[in-house]
Amino acid sequence: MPEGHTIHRSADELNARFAGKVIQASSPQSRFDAGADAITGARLKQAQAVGKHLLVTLTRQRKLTTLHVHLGLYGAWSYLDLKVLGEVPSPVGQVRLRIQTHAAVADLRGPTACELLDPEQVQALLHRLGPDPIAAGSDESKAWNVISTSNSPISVLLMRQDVIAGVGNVYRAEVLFRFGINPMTPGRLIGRDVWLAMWADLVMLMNQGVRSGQIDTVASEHLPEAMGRSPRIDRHGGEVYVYRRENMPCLVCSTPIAKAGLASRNVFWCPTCQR
DNA sequence: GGAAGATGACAAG
DNA sequence: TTGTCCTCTTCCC
Repeated sequence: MPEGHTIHRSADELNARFAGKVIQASSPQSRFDAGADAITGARLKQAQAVGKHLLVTLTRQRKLTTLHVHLGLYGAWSYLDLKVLGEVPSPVGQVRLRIQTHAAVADLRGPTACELLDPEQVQALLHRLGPDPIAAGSDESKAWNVISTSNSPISVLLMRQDVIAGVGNVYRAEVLFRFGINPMTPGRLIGRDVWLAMWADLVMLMNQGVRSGQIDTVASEHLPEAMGRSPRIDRHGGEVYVYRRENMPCLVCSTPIAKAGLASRNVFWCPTCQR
Protein backbone atom coordinates (compact mmCIF):
# COMPACT_ATOMS: atom_id res chain seq x y z
CA MET A 1 0.00 0.00 0.00
CA PRO A 2 0.97 3.42 -0.97
CA GLU A 3 3.20 6.16 0.29
CA GLY A 4 5.26 8.11 -2.22
CA HIS A 5 7.89 5.41 -2.70
CA THR A 6 5.19 2.95 -3.86
CA ILE A 7 3.97 5.35 -6.53
CA HIS A 8 7.50 5.92 -7.83
CA ARG A 9 7.87 2.17 -8.13
CA SER A 10 4.55 1.99 -10.00
CA ALA A 11 5.83 4.58 -12.47
CA ASP A 12 9.01 2.55 -12.99
CA GLU A 13 7.03 -0.67 -13.49
CA LEU A 14 4.63 0.92 -15.97
CA ASN A 15 7.48 2.50 -17.94
CA ALA A 16 9.35 -0.80 -18.11
CA ARG A 17 6.33 -2.57 -19.56
CA PHE A 18 4.48 0.06 -21.57
CA ALA A 19 6.60 3.15 -22.36
CA GLY A 20 6.60 3.78 -26.11
CA LYS A 21 3.97 1.09 -26.73
CA VAL A 22 0.45 1.37 -28.10
CA ILE A 23 -1.90 0.12 -25.41
CA GLN A 24 -5.39 -1.30 -25.13
CA ALA A 25 -7.42 -0.20 -22.12
CA SER A 26 -10.60 -1.50 -20.52
CA SER A 27 -12.56 -1.18 -17.32
CA PRO A 28 -13.69 -4.68 -16.31
CA GLN A 29 -15.53 -3.08 -13.39
CA SER A 30 -17.20 -0.63 -15.83
CA ARG A 31 -16.50 2.38 -13.67
CA PHE A 32 -13.98 3.86 -16.11
CA ASP A 33 -15.46 2.80 -19.44
CA ALA A 34 -15.35 6.20 -21.15
CA GLY A 35 -11.79 6.87 -20.00
CA ALA A 36 -10.62 3.42 -21.08
CA ASP A 37 -12.19 3.92 -24.52
CA ALA A 38 -10.49 7.29 -24.82
CA ILE A 39 -7.00 5.89 -24.26
CA THR A 40 -7.34 2.62 -26.16
CA GLY A 41 -5.03 2.76 -29.16
CA ALA A 42 -2.98 5.57 -27.64
CA ARG A 43 0.78 5.39 -27.24
CA LEU A 44 1.96 5.50 -23.64
CA LYS A 45 4.74 8.07 -23.54
CA GLN A 46 5.74 8.09 -19.91
CA ALA A 47 4.56 7.38 -16.37
CA GLN A 48 5.69 9.82 -13.71
CA ALA A 49 5.17 9.95 -9.95
CA VAL A 50 4.72 13.21 -8.08
CA GLY A 51 4.23 12.60 -4.39
CA LYS A 52 1.39 10.07 -4.16
CA HIS A 53 0.06 10.98 -7.60
CA LEU A 54 0.77 8.98 -10.74
CA LEU A 55 0.63 10.82 -14.06
CA VAL A 56 0.71 8.78 -17.26
CA THR A 57 1.02 10.74 -20.49
CA LEU A 58 -0.47 9.22 -23.62
CA THR A 59 -0.72 10.42 -27.20
CA ARG A 60 -3.24 9.54 -29.85
CA GLN A 61 -3.39 11.32 -33.20
CA ARG A 62 -0.92 13.87 -31.83
CA LYS A 63 -3.30 14.71 -28.99
CA LEU A 64 -1.91 14.55 -25.49
CA THR A 65 -3.90 13.12 -22.59
CA THR A 66 -2.83 12.45 -19.02
CA LEU A 67 -4.14 9.56 -16.97
CA HIS A 68 -4.14 10.55 -13.31
CA VAL A 69 -4.20 7.79 -10.69
CA HIS A 70 -4.24 8.21 -6.92
CA LEU A 71 -4.27 4.94 -5.01
CA GLY A 72 -5.76 6.34 -1.81
CA LEU A 73 -5.70 4.09 1.19
CA TYR A 74 -5.81 0.69 -0.48
CA GLY A 75 -5.54 1.03 -4.22
CA ALA A 76 -2.96 -1.16 -5.95
CA TRP A 77 -1.47 -2.09 -9.31
CA SER A 78 -0.75 -5.67 -10.23
CA TYR A 79 1.13 -6.90 -13.28
CA LEU A 80 0.95 -9.96 -15.46
CA ASP A 81 3.55 -11.11 -17.96
CA LEU A 82 1.74 -12.59 -20.96
CA LYS A 83 4.92 -14.19 -22.28
CA VAL A 84 4.90 -16.34 -19.18
CA LEU A 85 1.14 -16.91 -18.97
CA GLY A 86 0.58 -17.44 -22.69
CA GLU A 87 -2.97 -16.09 -22.67
CA VAL A 88 -4.78 -13.12 -21.19
CA PRO A 89 -6.35 -14.11 -17.85
CA SER A 90 -9.78 -12.82 -16.79
CA PRO A 91 -9.67 -9.98 -14.28
CA VAL A 92 -9.83 -11.04 -10.64
CA GLY A 93 -11.78 -8.83 -8.21
CA GLN A 94 -12.73 -5.24 -8.82
CA VAL A 95 -10.46 -4.07 -11.63
CA ARG A 96 -11.06 -0.40 -12.42
CA LEU A 97 -8.59 -0.20 -15.28
CA ARG A 98 -6.71 -2.79 -17.27
CA ILE A 99 -3.87 -1.64 -19.53
CA GLN A 100 -2.54 -4.22 -21.92
CA THR A 101 -0.24 -4.95 -24.83
CA HIS A 102 0.56 -8.27 -26.48
CA ALA A 103 3.22 -8.79 -23.82
CA ALA A 104 1.92 -7.40 -20.55
CA VAL A 105 -1.14 -6.53 -18.46
CA ALA A 106 -1.43 -4.01 -15.63
CA ASP A 107 -4.57 -4.11 -13.45
CA LEU A 108 -5.58 -1.21 -11.21
CA ARG A 109 -7.85 -1.87 -8.23
CA GLY A 110 -9.41 0.42 -5.64
CA PRO A 111 -7.97 3.83 -6.57
CA THR A 112 -9.37 7.00 -5.07
CA ALA A 113 -8.77 8.72 -8.41
CA CYS A 114 -8.60 7.31 -11.92
CA GLU A 115 -9.34 10.04 -14.44
CA LEU A 116 -8.14 11.79 -17.56
CA LEU A 117 -6.75 15.31 -17.21
CA ASP A 118 -6.00 18.03 -19.73
CA PRO A 119 -2.72 19.98 -19.45
CA GLU A 120 -4.29 22.80 -17.41
CA GLN A 121 -5.65 20.33 -14.88
CA VAL A 122 -2.24 18.66 -14.63
CA GLN A 123 -0.63 22.02 -13.94
CA ALA A 124 -3.22 22.79 -11.27
CA LEU A 125 -2.52 19.45 -9.61
CA LEU A 126 1.25 19.97 -9.63
CA HIS A 127 0.80 23.50 -8.35
CA ARG A 128 -0.94 22.38 -5.16
CA LEU A 129 1.70 19.80 -4.20
CA GLY A 130 4.67 20.51 -1.98
CA PRO A 131 8.22 19.30 -2.72
CA ASP A 132 8.63 15.53 -3.17
CA PRO A 133 11.68 14.13 -1.32
CA ILE A 134 12.02 11.43 -3.98
CA ALA A 135 12.11 13.82 -6.95
CA ALA A 136 15.65 14.99 -7.68
CA GLY A 137 16.11 18.71 -7.19
CA SER A 138 13.01 19.27 -5.01
CA ASP A 139 13.16 22.54 -3.10
CA GLU A 140 12.65 21.86 0.61
CA SER A 141 12.35 25.59 1.36
CA LYS A 142 8.74 25.57 0.15
CA ALA A 143 7.94 23.14 2.96
CA TRP A 144 10.04 25.06 5.47
CA ASN A 145 8.15 28.28 4.73
CA VAL A 146 4.95 26.64 5.96
CA ILE A 147 6.41 24.61 8.83
CA SER A 148 8.45 27.43 10.34
CA THR A 149 5.41 29.70 10.67
CA SER A 150 2.73 27.18 11.64
CA ASN A 151 1.21 26.42 15.04
CA SER A 152 -0.05 23.07 13.74
CA PRO A 153 1.61 19.94 15.12
CA ILE A 154 4.57 18.82 13.03
CA SER A 155 2.89 15.41 12.67
CA VAL A 156 -0.07 17.06 10.92
CA LEU A 157 2.16 19.23 8.71
CA LEU A 158 4.20 16.23 7.54
CA MET A 159 1.01 14.59 6.24
CA ARG A 160 -0.17 17.66 4.31
CA GLN A 161 0.56 17.02 0.64
CA ASP A 162 0.69 20.75 -0.09
CA VAL A 163 3.58 20.96 2.39
CA ILE A 164 5.52 17.78 1.49
CA ALA A 165 4.33 15.48 -1.28
CA GLY A 166 4.61 11.74 -0.75
CA VAL A 167 5.02 11.39 3.00
CA GLY A 168 2.34 9.21 4.63
CA ASN A 169 1.58 7.81 8.05
CA VAL A 170 4.55 5.44 8.21
CA TYR A 171 7.27 7.84 7.14
CA ARG A 172 5.97 10.63 9.37
CA ALA A 173 5.89 8.40 12.44
CA GLU A 174 9.34 7.03 11.73
CA VAL A 175 11.13 10.27 10.87
CA LEU A 176 9.76 11.93 14.02
CA PHE A 177 11.06 9.03 16.08
CA ARG A 178 14.48 9.18 14.41
CA PHE A 179 14.77 12.83 15.46
CA GLY A 180 13.29 12.40 18.95
CA ILE A 181 10.51 14.87 18.17
CA ASN A 182 7.14 14.61 19.89
CA PRO A 183 4.34 14.48 17.28
CA MET A 184 2.46 17.35 18.96
CA THR A 185 5.37 19.81 18.66
CA PRO A 186 4.20 22.92 16.76
CA GLY A 187 5.91 23.37 13.41
CA ARG A 188 7.28 26.81 14.33
CA LEU A 189 9.30 25.27 17.17
CA ILE A 190 11.26 23.04 14.77
CA GLY A 191 14.69 24.59 14.19
CA ARG A 192 16.03 25.20 10.70
CA ASP A 193 18.94 22.81 11.22
CA VAL A 194 16.65 20.07 12.50
CA TRP A 195 14.31 20.55 9.57
CA LEU A 196 17.16 20.31 7.04
CA ALA A 197 18.35 17.10 8.67
CA MET A 198 14.80 15.69 8.67
CA TRP A 199 14.40 16.52 4.99
CA ALA A 200 17.72 14.83 4.19
CA ASP A 201 16.58 11.82 6.20
CA LEU A 202 13.28 11.63 4.27
CA VAL A 203 15.20 11.86 0.98
CA MET A 204 17.41 8.97 2.08
CA LEU A 205 14.65 6.79 3.59
CA MET A 206 12.16 7.26 0.76
CA ASN A 207 14.70 6.64 -2.00
CA GLN A 208 15.68 3.50 -0.15
CA GLY A 209 11.96 2.59 -0.11
CA VAL A 210 11.80 3.04 -3.90
CA ARG A 211 14.69 0.60 -4.30
CA SER A 212 13.50 -2.03 -1.82
CA GLY A 213 9.72 -1.71 -2.08
CA GLN A 214 9.28 -1.57 1.68
CA ILE A 215 9.74 0.89 4.51
CA ASP A 216 12.76 0.13 6.67
CA THR A 217 13.77 2.83 9.12
CA VAL A 218 15.57 1.05 11.95
CA ALA A 219 19.30 1.66 12.30
CA SER A 220 21.31 -1.56 12.27
CA GLU A 221 22.35 -1.17 15.93
CA HIS A 222 18.68 -1.09 16.97
CA LEU A 223 17.49 -4.08 14.97
CA PRO A 224 15.99 -6.73 17.24
CA GLU A 225 18.79 -9.17 16.36
CA ALA A 226 21.41 -6.63 17.44
CA MET A 227 19.50 -6.11 20.71
CA GLY A 228 19.39 -9.83 21.44
CA ARG A 229 15.71 -10.21 20.49
CA SER A 230 14.21 -12.35 17.79
CA PRO A 231 13.83 -10.67 14.38
CA ARG A 232 10.43 -9.18 13.77
CA ILE A 233 9.15 -8.11 10.38
CA ASP A 234 6.17 -5.80 10.59
CA ARG A 235 2.96 -6.66 8.78
CA HIS A 236 3.65 -4.06 6.08
CA GLY A 237 6.91 -5.83 5.25
CA GLY A 238 9.59 -3.56 6.68
CA GLU A 239 11.30 -2.95 9.98
CA VAL A 240 10.10 0.15 11.84
CA TYR A 241 10.54 1.85 15.23
CA VAL A 242 7.00 2.92 16.10
CA TYR A 243 4.45 2.56 13.28
CA ARG A 244 1.70 0.15 14.39
CA ARG A 245 3.82 -0.97 17.35
CA GLU A 246 1.49 0.40 20.06
CA ASN A 247 2.03 -1.23 23.47
CA MET A 248 5.14 -2.99 22.19
CA PRO A 249 8.49 -2.06 23.75
CA CYS A 250 10.47 0.76 22.11
CA LEU A 251 13.46 -0.74 20.26
CA VAL A 252 15.72 1.82 21.95
CA CYS A 253 14.42 2.28 25.54
CA SER A 254 11.72 -0.43 25.99
CA THR A 255 8.99 2.08 26.91
CA PRO A 256 5.65 0.89 25.46
CA ILE A 257 4.93 2.68 22.18
CA ALA A 258 1.96 5.06 22.38
CA LYS A 259 -0.84 5.52 19.85
CA ALA A 260 -3.40 8.30 19.49
CA GLY A 261 -5.91 9.53 16.92
CA LEU A 262 -4.99 12.88 15.42
CA ALA A 263 -6.86 14.46 12.50
CA SER A 264 -8.56 11.07 11.91
CA ARG A 265 -5.26 9.22 11.52
CA ASN A 266 -3.33 7.14 14.03
CA VAL A 267 -0.08 8.58 15.32
CA PHE A 268 2.56 6.38 16.98
CA TRP A 269 5.45 7.53 19.15
CA CYS A 270 7.71 6.63 22.04
CA PRO A 271 6.77 8.76 25.08
CA THR A 272 10.36 8.54 26.39
CA CYS A 273 12.47 9.01 23.25
CA GLN A 274 10.13 11.69 21.86
CA ARG A 275 9.47 14.03 24.76
C1' DG B 1 -19.59 -15.18 7.57
C1' DG B 2 -19.29 -10.60 8.97
C1' DA B 3 -17.07 -6.66 11.18
C1' DA B 4 -13.14 -3.81 11.52
C1' DG B 5 -9.30 -1.66 9.90
C1' DA B 6 -5.77 0.05 6.57
C1' DT B 7 0.58 3.38 4.11
C1' DG B 8 -5.59 8.75 1.74
C1' DA B 9 -8.15 12.75 0.64
C1' DC B 10 -12.13 15.37 0.08
C1' DA B 11 -16.51 17.94 1.36
C1' DA B 12 -19.55 19.68 4.69
C1' DG B 13 -20.52 21.91 8.94
C1' DT C 1 -14.17 17.11 13.41
C1' DT C 2 -17.13 13.97 11.02
C1' DG C 3 -18.80 11.40 7.13
C1' DT C 4 -17.93 9.35 2.77
C1' DC C 5 -15.77 6.74 -0.91
C1' DC C 6 -12.80 2.94 -2.77
C1' DT C 7 -11.17 -2.78 -1.99
C1' DC C 8 -8.98 -6.28 0.33
C1' DT C 9 -7.17 -8.63 4.40
C1' DT C 10 -7.32 -9.95 9.06
C1' DC C 11 -9.58 -11.22 13.02
C1' DC C 12 -13.27 -12.96 15.71
C1' DC C 13 -17.45 -15.63 16.32
